[in-house]
Amino acid sequence: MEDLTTTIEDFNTLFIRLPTVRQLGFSSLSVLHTLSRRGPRRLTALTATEQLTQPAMTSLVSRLERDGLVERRSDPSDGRAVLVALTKAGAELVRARHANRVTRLGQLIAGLDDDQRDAIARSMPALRRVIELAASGPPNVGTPEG
Amino acid sequence: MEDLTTTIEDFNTLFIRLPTVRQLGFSSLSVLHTLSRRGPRRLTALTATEQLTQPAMTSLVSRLERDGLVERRSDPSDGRAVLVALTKAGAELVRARHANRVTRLGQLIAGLDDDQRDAIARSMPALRRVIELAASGPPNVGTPEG
DNA sequence: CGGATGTCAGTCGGACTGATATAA
DNA sequence: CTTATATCAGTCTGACTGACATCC
Repeated sequence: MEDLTTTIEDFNTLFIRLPTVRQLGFSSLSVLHTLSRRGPRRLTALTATEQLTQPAMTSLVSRLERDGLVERRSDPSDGRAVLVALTKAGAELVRARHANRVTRLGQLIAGLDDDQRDAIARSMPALRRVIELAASGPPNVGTPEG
Repeated sequence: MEDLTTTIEDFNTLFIRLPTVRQLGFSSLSVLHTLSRRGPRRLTALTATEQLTQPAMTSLVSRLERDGLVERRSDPSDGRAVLVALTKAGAELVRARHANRVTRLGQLIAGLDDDQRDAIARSMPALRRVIELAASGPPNVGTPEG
């Protein structure tokens, strides 16, 4: 576990900085990513997954709304609630960052030999299983760095 | 590459939030991690790897110094330079976060079957190779999230 | 009414730009 | 003199706590 954790730490360090565009803050990107992966969410729900306070989330969403990346919708089933949803521009931003990662990662993996590429490909199902386990486990999951 | 990138994004999202202790900011943790992995560094060198401005790095290091996590040493070979080094407390903090990840990751991986664990283990050399390739490639490497 | 949801007001840490002292 | 290294001064974004309006 020791070496494995260290290797993953280092890989993480690398991966997180792959995208070149970096005008938005960490939390904003995280919120956009969450909305992209899970669909419209209440402000309170975002507060929980992003580990931010309610007032902080209010102002973060206001900023994203001002920039045209998300929109506030009223929840028909609950007059108190606000549903936050990605706009087209917001979805496009998330997509662009993802595409950027695909390209950069592809370039790096192109430098591996066949066995190494194969080893990485074969580990993906196990990785997905780990993600599942974490999601159904402790309430610690959020979605940073869109 | 598509699915692979998505899976790694999701795993990253999970991994980054594994440690429970979270009193320091992103940049501070990143600097501590860099110092831990690469030893004492000039303020300028840190500025480059962490993608922060010089004044920002000055104040960040001052904060870490105030908290007893790093110390400033003068560089005998260059009167202008300052060498930033981890204190015992700083090294201990990095070690604690690492240990925390080892534990949490171990718990998750314990939920896999033997084949899945094996697949992850076998991908580690390839991952290390990717890290090497990135380090010797474009000047994009930093060290976030200690 | 009591609990949940979201916002407002005020404060503060931590980033940036621009200017500055000192040593190579 | 010019360049590199670090810091100082002033500003601004984005986080927090505490108070509050609104709806279930």
